[in-house]
Amino acid sequence: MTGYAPAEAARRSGFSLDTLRYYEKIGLLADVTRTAGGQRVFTDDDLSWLVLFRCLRDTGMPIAQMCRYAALAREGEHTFGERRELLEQHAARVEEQMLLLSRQYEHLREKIRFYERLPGPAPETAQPTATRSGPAVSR
Amino acid sequence: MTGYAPAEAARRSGFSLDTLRYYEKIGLLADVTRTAGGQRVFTDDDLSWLVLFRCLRDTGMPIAQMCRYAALAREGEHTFGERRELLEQHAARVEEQMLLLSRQYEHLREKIRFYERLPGPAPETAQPTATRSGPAVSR
DNA sequence: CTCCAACCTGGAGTGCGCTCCAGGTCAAGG
DNA sequence: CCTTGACCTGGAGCGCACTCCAGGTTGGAG
Repeated sequence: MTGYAPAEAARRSGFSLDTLRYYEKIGLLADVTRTAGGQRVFTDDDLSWLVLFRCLRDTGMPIAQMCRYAALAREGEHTFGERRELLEQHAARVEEQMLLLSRQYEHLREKIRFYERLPGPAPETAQPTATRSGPAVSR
Repeated sequence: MTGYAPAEAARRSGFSLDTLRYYEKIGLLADVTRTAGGQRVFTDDDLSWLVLFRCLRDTGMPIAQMCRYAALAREGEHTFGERRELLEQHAARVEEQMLLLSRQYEHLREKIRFYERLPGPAPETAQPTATRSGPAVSR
């Protein structure tokens, strides 16, 4: 309803102006209204699309898939099932991603713990990696 | 000690052969030994570097930073402090990343819950987004 | 000794997701 | 009316991290 100028929409969505134009150009954001002079006016609806895109992007969905989702949504309610499936598959990938990330974060923390156990500089040959038993070389 | 052929190193590290060569070319992986004929032989030490690179890469560290870390490690023990700091700053970014990811994952789940509440197709105007009060348009 | 799969090099090409630019137009305040 | 900052378009360019290629070499099995 309200109508936001491009700069305002960018501020609210956290996307750059160029990105908003880009999203429209590739058909991700469709039917953005314009003033008589051709300048964009973003609605609350556009904004909530952008919020969704941010969610999907932040969770690593490729743009092509977002386009697919948006296209399905534009097609009407008969695509509910497909949309849901798309989101669920994505959610599953996100879960894997979170798992991997937290596992690797733990490795990272282990490595840091090694450095923390050094009061002053230690022998160059002392090292963690922890997966194997004996001491290894610094890396 | 053992010595792995390129294909075996690729298999064990999960990086492609091309990526291993690339990492060496840009100086991320240094001093990889060769046979008399010039073919690479990866050591356990190389392999454990690769394990580290995988950890850092999986957690989103840019290659330039990995290079920096590797260069510091090659310089000797007087860089312990700097290396530790580098890893700690990275760990902090990873924490933020995990937080963002889990928050956005929750949004995603909310969206999916909306689709789950539909036994059959529902009115086109029914929609979640949840941030605001009233019903919005399907997206 | 021969064969062939695995390896080598330098360099070009790819895919993604923007980002920047030139050259012009719009619209709100003074 | 004029100014000026925000906006417009099409298209080129960029940064990253690989990935692929052509054309040649190596080395272990048979």
